[in-house]
Amino acid sequence: METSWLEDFLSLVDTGNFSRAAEARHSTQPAFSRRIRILEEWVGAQLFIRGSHPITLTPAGTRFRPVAEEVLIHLDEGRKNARRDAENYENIVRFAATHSVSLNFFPEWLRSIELRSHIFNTRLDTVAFHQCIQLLLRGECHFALNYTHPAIEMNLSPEKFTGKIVQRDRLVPVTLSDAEGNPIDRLPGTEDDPVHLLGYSKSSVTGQVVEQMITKKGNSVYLNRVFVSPMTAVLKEMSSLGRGTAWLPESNIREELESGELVYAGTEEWFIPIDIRIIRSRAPLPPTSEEFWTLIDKEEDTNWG
Amino acid sequence: METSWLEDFLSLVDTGNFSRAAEARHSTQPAFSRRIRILEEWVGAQLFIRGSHPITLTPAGTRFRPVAEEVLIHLDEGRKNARRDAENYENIVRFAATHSVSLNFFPEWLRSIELRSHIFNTRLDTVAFHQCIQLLLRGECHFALNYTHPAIEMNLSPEKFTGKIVQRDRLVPVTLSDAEGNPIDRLPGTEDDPVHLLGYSKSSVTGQVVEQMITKKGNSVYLNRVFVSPMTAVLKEMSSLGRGTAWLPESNIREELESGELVYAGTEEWFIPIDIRIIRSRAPLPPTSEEFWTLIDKEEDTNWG
DNA sequence: AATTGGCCATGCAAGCTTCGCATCGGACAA
DNA sequence: TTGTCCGATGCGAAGCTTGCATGGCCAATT
Repeated sequence: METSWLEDFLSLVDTGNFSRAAEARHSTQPAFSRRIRILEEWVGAQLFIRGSHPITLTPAGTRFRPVAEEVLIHLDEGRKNARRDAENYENIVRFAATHSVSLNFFPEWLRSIELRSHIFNTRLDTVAFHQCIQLLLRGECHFALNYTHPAIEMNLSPEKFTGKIVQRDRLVPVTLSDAEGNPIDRLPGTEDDPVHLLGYSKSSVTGQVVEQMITKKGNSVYLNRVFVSPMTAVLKEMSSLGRGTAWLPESNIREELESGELVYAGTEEWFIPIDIRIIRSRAPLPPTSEEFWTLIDKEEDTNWG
Repeated sequence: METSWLEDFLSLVDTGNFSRAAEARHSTQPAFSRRIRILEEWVGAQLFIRGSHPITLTPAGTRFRPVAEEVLIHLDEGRKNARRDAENYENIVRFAATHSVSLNFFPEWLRSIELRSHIFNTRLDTVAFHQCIQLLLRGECHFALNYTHPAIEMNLSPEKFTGKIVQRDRLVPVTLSDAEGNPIDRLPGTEDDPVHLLGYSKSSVTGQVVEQMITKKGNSVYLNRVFVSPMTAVLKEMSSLGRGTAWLPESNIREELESGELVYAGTEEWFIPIDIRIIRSRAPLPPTSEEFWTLIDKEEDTNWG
């Protein structure tokens, strides 16, 4: 059943005349006549009494008329609503980021961008690193924000994806200080007094780079792995409670370092340069997301991987 | 917009898989895929996220889904109702008859037919003679019941219409009797004491045949036309009140003649043979009406005109 | 009574659409 | 890496719809 037949039907009801109705529907009378006939066959009942002038509805036609009207209106409204939803959906800039980035970086970063442009409708999915990449691959987010490090392979082909560094940072080992302001742990630790490590899960980027650093140091470092979490905030809290040493983003603990609440547990040789990178597909995104991209495109490092 | 696209849409929502949905819809995957695409273009929004398995709805698709369901259901119900109405309508045997026939003949006649068959759903339009013919010509009634007379031309082509006599009758001139039981009028009347004629309108069959009878008698009949009506019942009432003489269907005044309430105002030479005839189009009627026709087809005079 | 004009149905050829088949490219699993 | 599943697309064929021309019917007019 073609909805244009319903419009034909209503047009014929209004005009009471095949020729006029055909004209109103921008068709010829024979074609119009045939479409009415086909509609009647589809309904399974004669809808018009053809003998009379003007043409009138049969009881079946009278019954069918409001149905035709309602169906057309309902369809049109449904279509409009669907379009509106799609438009709204397209206007949302969708991000995926890990917990650390979501908490420590994203809010301030977004605000700084909006300050020099305008407010965006955004959505942030906070998930594990690999899920960020999955969402990106599936097009379910427009931008992924993650800590990256040259040693970390993301398996994203450079032909299809690109990215920029939006923040340079360092993971620094910190711990609580004792009464004299000395760290309770000091890298690399000793056999008798190993460093109490508050470590990241290995699935996270930070976890991998920290692990790589430790591996690089080989046997010259003494660790006691007392706690593991994927979340920076948890490790920071544990560290603040004196439970051990954690590699935390420097930008995230500036206050605690200044106030002396936390102190470095090692010298710069133990610092790990790490960046926050925004990644996108090279395929076109919705206009709003592309606009967002141009705003960050100007100023940041565009090197890849 | 083709409603089958909505069914395609819902099928794809259910299966989450183009190939399965295509199979369920008795189509091939490429054709099905194209139809979904066309529906999306018509709606003006992407309805499915194709990357995922199983395929999922976009916000627009989620919004559109109930609309598709409701429209299909509504259309189907409307169609069923229209069919039912048409069927009911077709089951009604539609008659058109003049006032006289409607009052004096139809009820008893219908009952006698139903007694040897079953009850019919009937509709009787009581209108003037020419309107009966019009309704018949336009197919707005199945059967016309009218007084007929060889002198009356109906302008119905015998190739398209046929009929039967269902009652033989006579128009007889009757009037009130005086105290001695003699008619107060006596045809042909005299110049000094003309018959008080209660006449039919000339548009009716009875009016025409009575007029023809009077014309045939020429100057040998003396009349005073005191009243005119198209309705037998009115003329009968006027006659019973002693207002004059009316030609009434004999079958209709049997009781009054027996009781002496009315008496003949003339001898048999003034009687006019007249029949009640049922007329139908030769074109097929709805089954119920054809059944009705076969019930009266068996026994009556089939001569035409 | 013949004619004219309005109206709807129908035959026919042309153009357009849709279909099915074959195939491609991508994603995922063994 | 290979095999498999999935959806998209190119292409020729079949089917459908359209517009034109025409026919039949009816009603109003001359």
